[in-house]
Amino acid sequence: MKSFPQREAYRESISKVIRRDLISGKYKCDEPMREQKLATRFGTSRGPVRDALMQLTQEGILQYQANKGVRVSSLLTDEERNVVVAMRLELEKYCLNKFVPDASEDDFKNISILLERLKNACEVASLPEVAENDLALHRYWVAQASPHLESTWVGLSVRMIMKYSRLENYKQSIAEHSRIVEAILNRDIEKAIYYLGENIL
Amino acid sequence: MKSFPQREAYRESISKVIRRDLISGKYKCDEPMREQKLATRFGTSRGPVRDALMQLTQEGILQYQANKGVRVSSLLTDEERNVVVAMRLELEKYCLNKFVPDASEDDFKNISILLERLKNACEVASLPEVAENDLALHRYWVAQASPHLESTWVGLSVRMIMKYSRLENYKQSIAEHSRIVEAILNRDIEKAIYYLGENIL
DNA sequence: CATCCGGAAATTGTTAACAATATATTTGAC
DNA sequence: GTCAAATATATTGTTAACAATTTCCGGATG
Repeated sequence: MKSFPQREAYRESISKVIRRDLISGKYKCDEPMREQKLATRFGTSRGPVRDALMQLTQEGILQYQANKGVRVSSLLTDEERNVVVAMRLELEKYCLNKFVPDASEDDFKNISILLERLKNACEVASLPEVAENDLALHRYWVAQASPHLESTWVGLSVRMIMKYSRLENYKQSIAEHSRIVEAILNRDIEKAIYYLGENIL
Repeated sequence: MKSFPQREAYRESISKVIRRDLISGKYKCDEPMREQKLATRFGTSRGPVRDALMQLTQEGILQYQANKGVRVSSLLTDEERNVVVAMRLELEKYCLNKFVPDASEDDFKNISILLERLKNACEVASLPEVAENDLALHRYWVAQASPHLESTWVGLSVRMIMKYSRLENYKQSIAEHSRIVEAILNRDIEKAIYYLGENIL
């Protein structure tokens, strides 16, 4: 009786790994992603790989051309990034507003765990892990507040991070997120949103 | 020497038809979409259909469950819709700001054509056609100003329309879009954005 | 030397068959 | 008759083979 990822796995787990590689700059811009190569790497056929690539394309970090496959998408311009930041902030503010009042003790516990993981990643100073845990924390309240908008949020936040990542200032990242989480635990929406605004930019 | 849709077609054209069906309410909420049924309908195998369904899932109008396929996603709540409206407006404002000053004569011609098509659809009072042409018009300046953000925009606007469509007021739709286009043709950014704000809500 | 043309190799697109899972139906015990 | 287990059907997940397209490379030609 396997419990959670009932068997979904493939599509999602492959795209997770590739996304991570992209964030950590493993692929150059415009570099083509070969299906067969990835398939052998993940020990599957091309089918699930295609699924994953398509998903990442829809998120905007890969770019698709008919009969030519997908390449690493060019980065957002500064202006585009500002727009994305504004959209993500709009979305996440709504989620915090909705999440904080209704959050259960379990939610608090989970958030604390996620924050702890982020701190650890920062200590180790591993950029991809920091990115992953940073997003995982934010994602928690987004998913709780609005499953409808979760995939929209993923697209925005991943592209934000790809552009230039403030994440490299690990100390600051810890401080910022600690403040946000603390405000949430106190059910202080105002403060939580204020600190969120300082974090997302 | 086939010119444009080099052969891409399948994935994109299938999703276009299904999207249209969804907008026009052909499927009930939560109704499952069967791959084989769609495949025979479109005269292909399940592969391309799966691609299309996945794309629509990423856009948020379909919902995926492992080993159970996709169903029509439940509608946004009023609050969620407001957030989506704000995000789309943010995005489209940026695009107009960028598009209007640089627009060429060809752009003006294309926009005029798209507006004309929208008017015709409104005359005929065919909701799915109005929706399609409405989106096509807006999409034009989004695509011109920021190809990077086009897919993000599609996701937002389609879900906006699915919720409740003001489109049914055909007269008003014509008036609103005529004002926007006129402002664009005069390169009057301020006005264009102002009227855009009256249209997207 | 540049360039254009073909063929070979690599890559993506599509399909049908098979495997795994979920759903519906029947069967049997009580 | 009801419920639960067993079976059958339907549906999704994966794979490998094949088709179509692009890319690469060498050679003929000017």
